[in-house]
Amino acid sequence: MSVEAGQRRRLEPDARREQILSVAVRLFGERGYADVSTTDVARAAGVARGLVNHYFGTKKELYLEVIRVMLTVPEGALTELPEGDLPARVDASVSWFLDVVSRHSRSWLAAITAGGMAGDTDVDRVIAEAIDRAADAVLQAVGRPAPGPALHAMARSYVGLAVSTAREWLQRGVLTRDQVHRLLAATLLTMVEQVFKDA
Amino acid sequence: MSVEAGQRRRLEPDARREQILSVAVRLFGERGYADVSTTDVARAAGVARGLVNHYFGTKKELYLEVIRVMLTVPEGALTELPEGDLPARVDASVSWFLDVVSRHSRSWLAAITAGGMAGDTDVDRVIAEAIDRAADAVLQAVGRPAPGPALHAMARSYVGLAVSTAREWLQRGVLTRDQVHRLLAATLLTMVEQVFKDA
DNA sequence: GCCGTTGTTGACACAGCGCCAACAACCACG
DNA sequence: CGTGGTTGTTGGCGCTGTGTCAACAACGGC
Repeated sequence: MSVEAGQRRRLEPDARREQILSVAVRLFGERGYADVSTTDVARAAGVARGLVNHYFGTKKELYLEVIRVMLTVPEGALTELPEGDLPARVDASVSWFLDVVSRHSRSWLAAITAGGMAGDTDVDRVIAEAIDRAADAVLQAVGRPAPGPALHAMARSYVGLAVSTAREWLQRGVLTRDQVHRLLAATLLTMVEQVFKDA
Repeated sequence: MSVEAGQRRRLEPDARREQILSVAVRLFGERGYADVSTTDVARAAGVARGLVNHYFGTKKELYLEVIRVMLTVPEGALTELPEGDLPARVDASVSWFLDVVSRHSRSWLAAITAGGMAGDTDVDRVIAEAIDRAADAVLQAVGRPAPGPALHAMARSYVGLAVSTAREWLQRGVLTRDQVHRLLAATLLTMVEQVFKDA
């Protein structure tokens, strides 16, 4: 390990910032917001505590960066627009979602569940943006590229279902991936065919 | 107002505890966990801060009591088991749920969204229990009184959908009650008829 | 080699929490 | 009506964690 309490080293601002951020992502990923002190982050990064504040200002601002990283999903895969009829597209979308979530399950689920503090305005905004992106992906996958506000809201609701269902699978381990898949596919199909026309 | 900084009064332990708790419920309901200090609670209750610790031990323990209160729903209405075919029962259940949520929308939604701190073990447990009760109500309403673990998990997932959809209605105001009702009714019907058999 | 730039440190001040001994309001009892 | 005991209540102490800032030192240019 490179934890060697060696001499003080001087790094480029971007590099140091990146290093501290990655350490913070790891710590906040395994423990909650209140259980991780800026001293913990500093020590784990082999750095003085004041430096954390120098780069990120406030603990909350650091945390905002952390959940932004956690909620950032490999966007490349999102561009794969499946062809075929509606059930086929729904099926492909659900598979894609489950792949993404299971890949970095711990960090993504932890962050999307507000991983430490909800009720805070800024944190809620970052999470809401991530849900918006997921909702956009859903709407695009089922062929509603330019939805109205109501339709978008319904898509966000569906994302809420997807999150809570994924949690039963990945965190509680009481549902299998197949069960989750069928649940999400069936409900999405119903929503598209029966509910979206209300918007 | 009765904020009169009068002489120190001596109250029965239960009464004092109840008074502090109600003040705490109000404060935590309008602001987040970190934004409310025990000093705020004490001052709003016209009491020394030490007394808060005396009755509730820890700020977190106080907060646990608060969200327990917030998540406690008038249980009487839950016993009304609607008769009729499945679509009718589903419809009645959704109406009941929307009534309950809209009645004390702010506190209930605030609490169920982890209203201040998630990731904490104890808080999560209390919220999980509330979701379990809601899931039980759903299963009972659709005529599955004694479900297995998987079925219960699916019901919890549906509660997640109900919560996120209610939030689009009550907090964001972008969906109407009718739209929410149709969305929740249609998806619940699909889940019961097509998905629950997998469990 | 020296010097300026600037990444980095350590300490100071302050807020919030848990704890506890002293205080005083209230209730028996004489 | 006094008086003493019970116990609800207070104020302050120590601790932890955070934000800020002046001083320090590593690195690159001259």
